[in-house]
Amino acid sequence: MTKELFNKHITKFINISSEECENITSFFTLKKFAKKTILLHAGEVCRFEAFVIKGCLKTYFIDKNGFEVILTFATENWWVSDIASFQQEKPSQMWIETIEDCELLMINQADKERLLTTYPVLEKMFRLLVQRHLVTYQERLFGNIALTAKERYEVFLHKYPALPQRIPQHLIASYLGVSPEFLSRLRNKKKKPLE
Amino acid sequence: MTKELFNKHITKFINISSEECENITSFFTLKKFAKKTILLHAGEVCRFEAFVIKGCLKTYFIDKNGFEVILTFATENWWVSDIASFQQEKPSQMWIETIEDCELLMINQADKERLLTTYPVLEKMFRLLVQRHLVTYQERLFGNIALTAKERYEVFLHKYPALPQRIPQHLIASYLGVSPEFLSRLRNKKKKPLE
DNA sequence: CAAAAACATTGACCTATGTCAAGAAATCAA
DNA sequence: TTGATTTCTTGACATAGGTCAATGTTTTTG
Repeated sequence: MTKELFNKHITKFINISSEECENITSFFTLKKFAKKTILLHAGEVCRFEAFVIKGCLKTYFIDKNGFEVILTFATENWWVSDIASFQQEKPSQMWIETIEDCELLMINQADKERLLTTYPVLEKMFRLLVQRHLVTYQERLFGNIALTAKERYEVFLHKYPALPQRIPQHLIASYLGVSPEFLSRLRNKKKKPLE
Repeated sequence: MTKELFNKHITKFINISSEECENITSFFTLKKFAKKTILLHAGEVCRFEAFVIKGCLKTYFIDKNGFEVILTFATENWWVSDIASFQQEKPSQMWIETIEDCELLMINQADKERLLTTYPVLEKMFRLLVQRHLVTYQERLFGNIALTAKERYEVFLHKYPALPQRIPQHLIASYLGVSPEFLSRLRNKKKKPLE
């Protein structure tokens, strides 16, 4: 069954029986979304935390010229939400949108509270997830200051080896903080030595 | 007494009596450090979380050419630590160093656990602190991609109006991700219109 | 399946920011 | 107080990466 991915994910963080796992899953709702569906508009309060069963999403800000700046990609086994907006119920600055058709396990604020009351042991998992997230941003900030575009692209390929085959290249450019043209040139320069 | 800052800080996050507050404070140790003391070396496990009573610190990575890239400044009323290293007891990639003489309220892992067992209500405060931290990184990443150096400097001045008078300018340059020379030029261009 | 839309590539040129070097100013430490 | 450091400024020059425009390619959609 499709939710097994989720059980496996949970047991990576905490020790728990498979019945309990099933029960935890029942706090979530499985939802499907078509490609290019916007799940969160900047200005809205984020009402979900979602675990990606299938598909790929992006979270992004919009800059002063109306261009997307991609903060994160979320694929299978990742979580996606604007955590600060979700937990403090304040308007988000962020957009969340599917890049492919997606299946998500979603939970809202009230159910998450019930879940944590029922399984306090999950506090730890959510805490670790936030921390992991924080570390990711630290590393990206560092990379954006200390590395060249080429180096950042290599780090990206290493971290998300499957993504370039799944999503348009200009989204990767946005994530790396370079123009689509420049990323194209980088890739083509890289290939040359093979000829 | 100097720890009042801390009590005030805590009560901003949670509702708690002043005796309880005193007691919470007793889990921490007040320590003083001279300027330019390294409190955490990359490669070590971070053994503290510290609340800044007085002074200023920086957290930074070292790039491949041996240059600092400053991730955060911490001044009065801020916390400083490598949270991921502290909580998972794994080696840090980060350096933490005082920029001025400092007074810090520090706590180690064991005492933090005891503290949270005694005052579970503090979980919320620490959760909010991590989230706030996360949002800060999100915004900086966005800024570093979407804004010019000049704009980032203006954001910085707005966020830390008192810092330029306290710390050397090249540290600000490192935080902004520009060379010290370029920041100097930015500042001097800005002044011109006044003549 | 054809037309439209989205995406990628390439060239020409531009600009924000970096690097190096030298000197001036400020701060520190004995 | 006076060297010694550390920090800041300025000039000359270099470069990573951006912008715009044209064209080709792929994907989507009616």
